[in-house]
Amino acid sequence: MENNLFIHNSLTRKKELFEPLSPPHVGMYVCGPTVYGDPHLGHARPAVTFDLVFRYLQHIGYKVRYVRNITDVGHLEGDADAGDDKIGKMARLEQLEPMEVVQYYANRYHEAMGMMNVLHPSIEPHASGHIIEQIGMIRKILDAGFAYERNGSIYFDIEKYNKKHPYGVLSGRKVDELLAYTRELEGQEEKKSSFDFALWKKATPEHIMRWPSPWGEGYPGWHLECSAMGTKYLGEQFDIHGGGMDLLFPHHESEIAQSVAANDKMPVKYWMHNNMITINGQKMGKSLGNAVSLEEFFTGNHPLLEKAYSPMTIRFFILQAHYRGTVDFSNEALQASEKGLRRLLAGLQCLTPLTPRPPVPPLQLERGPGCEVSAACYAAMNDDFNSTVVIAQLFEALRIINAVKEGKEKLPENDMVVLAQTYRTFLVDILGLVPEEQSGKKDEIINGLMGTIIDIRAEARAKKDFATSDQIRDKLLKINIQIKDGKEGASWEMAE
RNA sequence: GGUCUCGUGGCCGAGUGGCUAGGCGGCGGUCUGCAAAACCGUAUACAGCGGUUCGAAUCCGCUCGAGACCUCCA
Repeated sequence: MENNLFIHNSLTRKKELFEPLSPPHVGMYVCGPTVYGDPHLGHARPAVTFDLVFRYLQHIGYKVRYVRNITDVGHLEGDADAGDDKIGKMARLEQLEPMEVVQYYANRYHEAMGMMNVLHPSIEPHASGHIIEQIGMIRKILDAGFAYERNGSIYFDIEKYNKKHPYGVLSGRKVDELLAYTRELEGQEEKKSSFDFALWKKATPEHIMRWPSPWGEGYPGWHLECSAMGTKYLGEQFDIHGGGMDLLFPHHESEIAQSVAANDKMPVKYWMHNNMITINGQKMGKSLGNAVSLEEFFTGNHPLLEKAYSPMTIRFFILQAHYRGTVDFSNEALQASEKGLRRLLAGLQCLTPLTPRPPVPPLQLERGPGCEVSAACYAAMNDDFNSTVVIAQLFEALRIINAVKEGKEKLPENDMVVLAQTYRTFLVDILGLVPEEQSGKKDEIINGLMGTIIDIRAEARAKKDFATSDQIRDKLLKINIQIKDGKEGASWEMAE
């Protein structure tokens, strides 16, 4: 497959030409959510980012297997190895089965992602469903001599690993430096070194989520599920591994160590990391207490929000920044996105009447504004998925579309087809931006009623009875219905 | 302390050694009975200081400032 897609590889910190291990197939693994709380804006960012990657890779002809996990085994809350696991704690608090908690929040996550038009991954494995694979991987690591057992727990031996393979290749860390500045944490007395990490933890009597293993009852370590499930579904080596930047160390670093220890191979060719969403310049995070949930965005029910923002607005807001940069949340920025998006989507409506029918096949035309926009969009996407520049190009396309519509500009037929196709393809198929559902709001009865009201108002205006026409307009506006007077009569729209 | 990132016009945000980013807001206009919406046009910028260069906001150095990771985290 020919392309010149460049991807920024966190491993080398450079943009590299994308060459899959076995084209046309691409294997992509992305770290999914830990389902112990409502999805927030931070969850939306990697989901939308890698949805874009998924869509674009498919668009340029790759067959992509996209694996995104659900983390549903007890990861520890609080420092080190002490404390409860998150899901178990939630289960106890709410008197639920742990799997009930998991199911509930997984559903919530899926609902929110669906509203933002995030495609489902090809496989969505649960960590709890892959305990056997994780135990198998621990065995391989033990056999290779890179792990040790202490009181029913298994730890990864970083010092030993580091003698044979460099630990820290992804995050640029050195083991000596890690040693020099490691916090004193409790519950680490079992480990040889403070930065050794658990592959398997023995369950304390009160721990709810537990599975039998050759080393007794316990649960898998935090980093292991991704290594085990990635290997299972994508092989010992695969193309792309994605996730948030905050996972780079120690999570992804440890994944590399585990896979190299078990399989003696670097597991991933291209590592991709999306940046954080900040709020007042600070990272938004559940544990920092400044996360705004997606539900709160959709309803506007949060002190920081001036109004509700639709799922599509949030998607657009995320895509308006490049995935490797931070995005700062603010009402002003969100409202700017909302208005811009509305214009872009309105442009979609103009397209059909402008496009010749039956469509002229886009011949080998290389000139004209449509072709230029198309080339620029592909160039932007090929440059490490630069959705920001794609959007700028779409606004340029929109300007042309409006000019053509008003008869101010005329494009060759072929070029107009290219322009229309480019606009639709990039906006809808690749960026995944679609008009919001108006279902239930704009049904037949309402349309009929509104038609009648608009007719009456038109009559009043014809008679210059502006008192009546203004009254209609203003009263409707109070219930969020906006009358839009145009050259060919009035139309209406539900305001947000 | 270590590793790393960033500092662009009122706000959000691309990009680049010489050629318009874009959006929102502002301003001006078209349309309208008036307005809103829509559409068109337009101004304001590259943290500071020094260096490299014919030329730097873009490369290098320093200063100041912000942030991320080093502990669960998207």
